Amino acid sequence: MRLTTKGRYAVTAMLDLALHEDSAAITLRNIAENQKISLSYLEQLFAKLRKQELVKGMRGPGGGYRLSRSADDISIAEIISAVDEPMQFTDCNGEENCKDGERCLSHTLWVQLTDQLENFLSNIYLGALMRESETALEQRNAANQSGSQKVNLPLH
Amino acid sequence: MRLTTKGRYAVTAMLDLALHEDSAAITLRNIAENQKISLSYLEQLFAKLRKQELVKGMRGPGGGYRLSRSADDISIAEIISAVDEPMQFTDCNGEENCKDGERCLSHTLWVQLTDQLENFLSNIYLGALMRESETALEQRNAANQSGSQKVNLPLH
DNA sequence: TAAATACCTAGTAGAATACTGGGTAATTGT
DNA sequence: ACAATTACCCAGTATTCTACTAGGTATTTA
Repeated sequence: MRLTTKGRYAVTAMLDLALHEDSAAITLRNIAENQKISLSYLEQLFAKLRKQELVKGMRGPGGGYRLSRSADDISIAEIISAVDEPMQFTDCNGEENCKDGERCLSHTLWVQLTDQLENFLSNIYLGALMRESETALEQRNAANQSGSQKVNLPLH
Repeated sequence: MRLTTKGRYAVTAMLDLALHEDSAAITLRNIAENQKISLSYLEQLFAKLRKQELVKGMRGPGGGYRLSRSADDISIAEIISAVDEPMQFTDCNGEENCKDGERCLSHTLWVQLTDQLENFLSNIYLGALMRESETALEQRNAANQSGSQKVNLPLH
């Protein structure tokens, strides 16, 4: 699991589609203008989204892109992992430096952590994100004033 | 908030320090060998961690690095944002393409999402991560079999 | 004084990001 | 049938970021 601006482009574009779920298809030209990003680059991102069957395209005038599933059935994690390659991991198992197991341990901890992150993002769906939006701004201000609550690790 | 291999190096290195919180200081040379990463690159990462006062270095023989606070008081989010630059955001406020507010909205939604991610990682501490490690592997296997529970958005 | 460490700076190879500039294929309206 | 509009495709490239190389200086210990 990785998170770069590439993932942001993809998620923001998907949100754009989700916001028009009932109306007409959205052209990449529109999204490109909105996000101020090159059309051809967007096409490349959408090729990956298409390959993962997250969107479907329709050609010709009036064509464009639609979500291939309901926004309630597409998670943020799916979108991000469709366009961002997973992180490289130089595995240490069976190497000479792993004397006391420390390195293996801290690597294991990292894997745990990203599992949790992945789980977190796998349970946030485009649809839910949209529906929360109306009251979002006021809520955010309130949250910033009251401080954030502590989230426990769900490991035991 | 961004998440690249750079952040992984930093978190894994910090975990290495945390695992030795009571014993001697850890040299960068050690960490570099463990993680199979160049010493000088690690130094550059640690320059940033030092600037954020997450670690403190001690020179001379027997020197090395220590956490500057308790592992229970250092969050993963702090570490990652110390080394990874924040994502670039081309703000759309007051531009001509923002006709119907859609773009602003999907950008706003993205900001919300990353706020949540940031909040999530801000509440996972090095110390907690370490302490969970003993039973982690068995627990993970169990969790994968039983499936993951749905996490609700904490917005209302 | 010598060794070991942190700490600093400039440059660079390679990878990833993001773009340019061409195409072709399918669909629609005239 | 034809022109316009879109998706879809591909090769190349500029730019940025990652990770490294190769030097150095400052501080501390024995």
